[in-house]
This record gives sequence, structure tokens and C-alpha cells, in this order.
Amino acid sequence: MSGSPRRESSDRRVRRTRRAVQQALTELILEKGYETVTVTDLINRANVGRSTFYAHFTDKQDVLFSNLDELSDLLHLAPASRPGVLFAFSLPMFEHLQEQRRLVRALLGRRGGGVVMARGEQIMAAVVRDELLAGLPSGSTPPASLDLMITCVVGAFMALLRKWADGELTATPAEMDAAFRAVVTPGVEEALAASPRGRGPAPG
Amino acid sequence: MSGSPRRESSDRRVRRTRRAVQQALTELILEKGYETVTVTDLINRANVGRSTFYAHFTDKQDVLFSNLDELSDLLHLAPASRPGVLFAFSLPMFEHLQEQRRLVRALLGRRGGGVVMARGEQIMAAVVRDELLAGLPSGSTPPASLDLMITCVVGAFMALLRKWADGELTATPAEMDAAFRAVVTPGVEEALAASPRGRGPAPG
DNA sequence: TTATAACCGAACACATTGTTCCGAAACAAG
DNA sequence: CTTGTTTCGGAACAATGTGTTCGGTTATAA
Repeated sequence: MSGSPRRESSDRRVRRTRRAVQQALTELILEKGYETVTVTDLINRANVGRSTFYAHFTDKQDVLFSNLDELSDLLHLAPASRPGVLFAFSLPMFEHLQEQRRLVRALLGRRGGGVVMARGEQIMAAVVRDELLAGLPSGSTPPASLDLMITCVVGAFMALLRKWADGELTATPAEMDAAFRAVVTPGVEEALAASPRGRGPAPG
Repeated sequence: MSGSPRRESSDRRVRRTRRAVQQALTELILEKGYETVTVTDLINRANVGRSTFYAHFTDKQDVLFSNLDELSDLLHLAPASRPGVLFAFSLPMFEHLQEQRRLVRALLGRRGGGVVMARGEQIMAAVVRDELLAGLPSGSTPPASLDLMITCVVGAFMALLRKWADGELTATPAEMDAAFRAVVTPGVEEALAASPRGRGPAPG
């Protein structure tokens, strides 16, 4: 029964154990890929009793998610750095991920099982929504298709990200960023500009 | 040892068995979701011996994929119906999937495990590539970022599709199609038009 | 020092997978 | 209808993984 206890324990043993397990997970992910890592692997590598493991985590996934919170920060802070630019998170994101390439690849690639991708999409969607709402002409109503638009943008970005991590695409962060924005930005800006008040989009 | 034996067997028992298992799978998917279906479930529902199952299929996934080939046809035929329109596959796709909504939802949604999504992406990527190449100004060189572009487009589309199947988005096929094309088309057309020969893009 | 909380690890019940074996049944061909 | 071949059934099996329980040990905080 642990779920995701936000706070750090005061007991040193607890911290030690949790750290050991988390560390073991990233090691094993790099070696075997997330999906094939078993709980048994984890407790062996971490030198932790079986019962101890289940006293701290419910799952393999629980361990994984306990390591996945810093990502959100990076994304939410990014837009402030380049005000006025749509999807400013893009470049910093690609750059950041290139540094931790191996782990990212193991987590986001096809062998990663998609759990991390799912989490990432949620986080990203929140960021994109903020940006889009901020990018609207002041005083205008969000178009009804906002959610569809967000989904498109996030979908495009994540797809790019995954293939990149998977090694199916070779490009620099700058190129990735450029391609992403080139495809997505024109359509989004048109859509944003064209819906001041409850009016539907005005095609052709 | 079966992999994917293209041809239908002449032995009635074989056809019967394979059908029973495939049928059992879609039933169980609708009831429990793909990931939680076990081989044991399958053979029970299909009334098939364990050894018999493994004589025909290697996997759960093998059964799934044996049912997943008609999709490709639909996508590849679509562009011919509306010549000159980018991403003509979009609307027919959404419409087709709406008819088989429940199964599609079980297969493509989050509970579907992503196997079908992965397959779908491959198929889609081929279709999109064809369309983009066909849409280039005649005699021009495909931009180096073609793969990135394809990834974006496919990613956006698949994301839309998944959320829709998952029930996280409520919209008509026409609305889905419109949103998809609204976001993606402008950027793509700009990019296509702007790269006849190694020249950089010429904005504004 | 002491009470408490965390740890270890073995043992357990349970589920799932994939293989093997052989008698019974269904089949296609003649 | 007979015959030789193929498939089926289903039990039994080994292997692996999961999550729980329990009693004894040890580190920690106060």
C-alpha cells in the first residue's frame, strides 16, 4: 500500500530502500527494457527483501512513476523562457532528452511499453492547453474543437519524440523542433485567429 | 509454429479451429480488454485444446494480427476516391471506425495495449508518404525532413483516433476529419511548396 | 537505553505460459 | 465405404512470475 507518498520519509532505512529500488529499476531498464524487468529482478538488484518491496511499492509501475515527476516541471517552466512563441517547450524538451538519451530511449521507445508515453501525454496536454489559451486573441472564446487541436499537437509531438528516442529518426534537437513547429504551427495559428466569438471556422 | 500462414487451409477442421479462436479473441477483447485476455481464456472460450492452439498460433498477438489485414486495404484505396485532396483517407477512416466502434475502442484505446496502434502507424505512414510524394510540385526533390513530417502527421492522426476510440473525445467523423486537416494541412502544404530544390523555406 | 518500525527471506498459494504425449475423431482421396 | 493422414483434445508437466504471510533480526529515532 504505497501508491505515491509525496513526502520523503524521516526514517533513513525507508529512503535507502526506496532509492535502491528506483536505482535498480533504471539500471535494469537500460539493460533489458522496461517490460521484461520483473519484480524479482528488482529486489535482487536492489538487495531488498520481497516483503520489503511490497511494503513500499504496489507495482513495477509504481516504482517507475515515482521517478517521473521532474519532467512536468521542465515542461511547465519552458514557456516563460521564450514568451510569445508557440510551443516553446519543444526545443528545450528535445535538448534535455538528448542528454539522457539512453534512458529516454528505453522508456519512450517501443520497448518501453507505452506507460511513460501515456503519462507524458497527460502532462504535455496540460502545457499545450495553457499555451493555446494564452495565445488566443484577448477576450475571445476558445473554439469548440480546442481539445481536438490539443490532441493533434500533442500527438504529433509525442510521435516525433518516440521515433527519435527509438532511433528511427536521426536529427538534431533543432531539426526536430523545426519540423514539429513547421507542421503544426500554421494550422493552429489560423484556427486560433479565426474563432474570436462562437463563430465556426470559416473555410474557403 | 504458425507465424502468419497467408493461405486458408483446405482442411475444414483447421478453418474451424482458427475461426473459433479468432472469434473468441474479439469476444473476449470486448469483455475484458486485450491485455487481460489470457491464452487460457481463449482456448476455453473457443473450446479448443491447449496443444491445438499452439499448433496454430504462436501467441495471443499472432491471433490478433491474423485479423488485422483488411485495414490496410481501406487506407490504400481511399486517396483514389478524392483525387487532389491531401489526406483523403481521414474521413473514410473515421467513418468506418465509427461503425465498429466497440471493437475499435477495445483495440485502439488505452486498454488495447498499443499493439494495434503500432501496426496502424506503420500502415498509415506508408499511405501518408505516398500522398506527400504525390503532392509535391512535379520534378521537385522531397525535403530532407520528409520523415519528420510524416511522423507528425501520422502521430496527430493516430492520437486523435485513439482518444476518440477511448471516448475521451466526442465528435462526429466529419468534425474529427476537419480538426485533423485544419491543424496539419497548412503546415504541410507550406513545407511542400517551399522546397522544390534544396532551397530553404520562404516564409511571408 | 528502549520501544518502535523497518527489514530479511523463506515459504506459500496462485496464475500463466508453452511443451509433450497419445488415444480418439475428423478428414480427403480413392 | 475403406484407408492412411492430419488434426483434435486434454491432462500432465516444468518453468516463471506475482503478491502475501510470518517470525526472527536489526536499524532508527527519541
